[in-house]
Amino acid sequence: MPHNPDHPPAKKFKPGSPFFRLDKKPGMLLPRKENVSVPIDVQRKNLPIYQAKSQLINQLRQLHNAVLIGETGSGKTTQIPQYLYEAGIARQGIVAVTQPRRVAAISLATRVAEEKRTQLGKLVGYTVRFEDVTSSETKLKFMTDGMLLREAIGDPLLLRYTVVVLDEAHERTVHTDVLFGVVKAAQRKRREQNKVPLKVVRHDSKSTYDDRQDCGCGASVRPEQEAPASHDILVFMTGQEEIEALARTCRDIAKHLPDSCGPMTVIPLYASLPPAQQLRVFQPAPKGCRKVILSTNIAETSITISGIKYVIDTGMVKAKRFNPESGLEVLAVQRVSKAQAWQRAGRAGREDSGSVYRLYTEDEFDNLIPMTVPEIQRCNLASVMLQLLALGIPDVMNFDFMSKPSPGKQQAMRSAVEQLDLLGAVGRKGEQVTLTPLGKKMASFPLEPRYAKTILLSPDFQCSEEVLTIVSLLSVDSVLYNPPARREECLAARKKFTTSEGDHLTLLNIYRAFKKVNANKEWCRENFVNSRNMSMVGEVRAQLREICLKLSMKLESCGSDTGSVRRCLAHGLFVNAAELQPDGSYTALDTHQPVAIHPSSVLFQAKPAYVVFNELLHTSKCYMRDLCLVDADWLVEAAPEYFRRKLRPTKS
DNA sequence: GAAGGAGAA
Repeated sequence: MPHNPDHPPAKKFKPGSPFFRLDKKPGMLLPRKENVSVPIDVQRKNLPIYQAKSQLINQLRQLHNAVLIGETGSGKTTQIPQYLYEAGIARQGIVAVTQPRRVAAISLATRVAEEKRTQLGKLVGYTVRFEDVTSSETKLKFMTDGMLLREAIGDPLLLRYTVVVLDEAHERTVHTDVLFGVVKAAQRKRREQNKVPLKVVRHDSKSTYDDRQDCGCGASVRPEQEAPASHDILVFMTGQEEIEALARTCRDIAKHLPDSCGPMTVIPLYASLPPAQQLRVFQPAPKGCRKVILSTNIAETSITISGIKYVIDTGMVKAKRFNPESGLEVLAVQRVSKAQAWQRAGRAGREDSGSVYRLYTEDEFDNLIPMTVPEIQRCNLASVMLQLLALGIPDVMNFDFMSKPSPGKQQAMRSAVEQLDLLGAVGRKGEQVTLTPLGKKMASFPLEPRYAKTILLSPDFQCSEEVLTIVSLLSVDSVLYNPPARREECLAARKKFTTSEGDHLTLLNIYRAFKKVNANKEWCRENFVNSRNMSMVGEVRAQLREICLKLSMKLESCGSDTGSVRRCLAHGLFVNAAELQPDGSYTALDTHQPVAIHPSSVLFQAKPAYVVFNELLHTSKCYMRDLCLVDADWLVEAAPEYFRRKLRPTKS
């Protein structure tokens, strides 16, 4: 049992911390009052971090590395870069502040520029993909961690920067994890070469809820009946299907609520929802009406909704896992970590008091793993390894990753190198792994290695323009909407574009049609096409095309000769090939494991003899997603040695 | 025989 709530430990809330306990009722939180009418420099001085300013500056002057622990709202992300600048610590270069998300980088830069009373892009700027709002004057630069990683390929010593601040490091995204090693290596090399030193500041966030495990374990209360109607509820669930099902149930219930309850509106929230529907979560419910938001983990960090009084946490999350032996990524429902449970709890009562109801017992809570497994231990490392090699890291197998290399990770790294080897991106000199000229070209694309390879192969098949389009379509979020309520309509609309050649060419047809109507929004709505993601395809395509031109590739269109596109895909994706079996099932040629066609594929009801696919997804079955019909001969010509071992003798 | 957690370059 946690401490006796009647005698809370004395240490808990420092003055100025964003929350202090309102009373002894479990889970009650009260925030600092924000006053928008207060002038900006007074607001800055009111931040908790301000009291420590001179001490922080002194420390930062002396230290090469610093870890800063502060609570949400302490002002560390906006103030530290300014302190560094004001103290002249960053005089010889730029202060980079990295963020895992684009919106965060942009909004922080906007805020700091406001505080500095300068135009965004002058002293304070930001860089995210497709958007560079900086100039030669920029000294404080907010950027996505992925962007700094890209920059590091051209400048491994990060010589433009004197300080790198890695914010939200506790989220442990792949990019931040890799950046840690890269920045440390740059720091060391700069010291060795007597260059201007590089400071590294890592921001971490401190949970204010450490000692509150007594709050709300086991949901016995029905907030929807007992609380005032203005109190909104946020429910954390695992996925779209589950959310839509519960939304229907809730709406039914809402029709038959007793008068004492008042009406409620149910709003689903997940990433693949059209933007207009996502925005609904921010609209206040009509007066006297309760807002109930059913959300995936998107509301844990990416979307912050104000006015949430209650959080209901199912304790489950859908997340990727990686099996290094099969090289298979598995999307599976699993328990959240304690850190995640607290993060969810913290989404309630951001402006006022709030509570969390956990749909699991205190015992179950105690048995949760303390921290979420870092993403880098849950994904395919092929792309990461290629990047490290391109950065000129001498010994990639022993790269200084944030987490200690576990046996599992060693295996994951080996299988990643094997994949790169099959793609011709790496060679080996004894124990050392080296990048081939092809691998170097592949690394210059912001893409999964196999897609980069496919693009690089495309000139051989005179279909680069088509392959550029297809790869761009595959590297953004889905351009297709599939609203469950309008399934029939949706299928009918899509029929116009489907081809028995598979999903890649179906997508190409949709893109061509989209271009033909000049990106008409009405056309998008009628055809269940996500116009925002479709526009993104255009931007990605332009970026990839630019890289091709820099590599002096000859870019041609094959027009209606779609066979050459499929042949090119067969050559690029030959590792992901599957063969129809006499019993009508499919077997992956690489691992010989049984696989099935995903129901979202246009080939779902077809029985092609050979296909290549983009990815395997293990949910209820091991599904192939995004399939392309290919000839067995093409696979053999793509990798004769490889397929001599893999193909069934009777077929070839 | 029937389904896609969230990010990012």
